[in-house]
Amino acid sequence: MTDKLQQSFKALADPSRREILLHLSKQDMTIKEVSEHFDMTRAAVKKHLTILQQGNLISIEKSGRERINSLKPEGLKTVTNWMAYFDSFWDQKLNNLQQAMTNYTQEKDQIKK
Amino acid sequence: MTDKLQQSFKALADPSRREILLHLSKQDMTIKEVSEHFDMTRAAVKKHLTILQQGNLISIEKSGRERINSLKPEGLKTVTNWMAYFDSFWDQKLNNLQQAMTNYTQEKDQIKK
DNA sequence: TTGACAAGATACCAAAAGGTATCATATATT
DNA sequence: AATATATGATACCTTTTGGTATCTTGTCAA
Repeated sequence: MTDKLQQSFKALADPSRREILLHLSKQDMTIKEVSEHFDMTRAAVKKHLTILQQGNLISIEKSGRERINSLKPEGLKTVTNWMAYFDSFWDQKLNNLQQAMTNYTQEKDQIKK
Repeated sequence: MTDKLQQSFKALADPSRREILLHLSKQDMTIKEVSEHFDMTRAAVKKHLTILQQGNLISIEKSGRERINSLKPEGLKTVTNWMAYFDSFWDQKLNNLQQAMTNYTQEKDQIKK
């Protein structure tokens, strides 16, 4: 089994799956209910739901003959954490930009003298 | 051409490509330099770099006979923005949890009376 | 208990993804 | 000018992915 991070990223890489997450953000739904929002078979939707579950983005719990799918934060948190590594990088980029602008300003001042 | 969001998510969905981003966060690199960090052909690495570029995660600029690959914020910002939609959802979840705890506390208080 | 109905399980298929090998082109270097 | 080097461009191969069709199982309801 590949690691959690990979499964979360993989789960998010498909537009149908991201759309499912949007639907589930409004209300929990059975597999059939999710399917009704898409132009594909229930079996295909179920596959997507399984992948979302493996990516820790939803939980699926049994209730009678139904399966209730509901959103779950863990997966998104995992990818957010990974992306946070780059925060300092972007900051650095912004600092460089600001530095460049400062230099430019000073240069102009010197010309004025 | 699929939309920007999809291309960014797609680009991030491969572990090699995420690793490339980590390398580029330390320094800009030519295609050959990136390749040296991986156990695959230069051609394969180039494909990954192209996909990263399409996902707005890096920029590739020509310099003589070389191509300098450097990190670029736009792509990550795009996915961050998408994920931000769910912030309120997680807040809601936390509120529900807090509400449940409050009720529980009140219940205990009533029992005490 | 006997149909409906929701979901599980497989088998199968076409397209996309990740990779290699190979040849061509552009730019340095001597 | 001739050679080495960095990259571009294709063709090709295997595995994964997204999807369907079909059959079985579990559960609700009359």
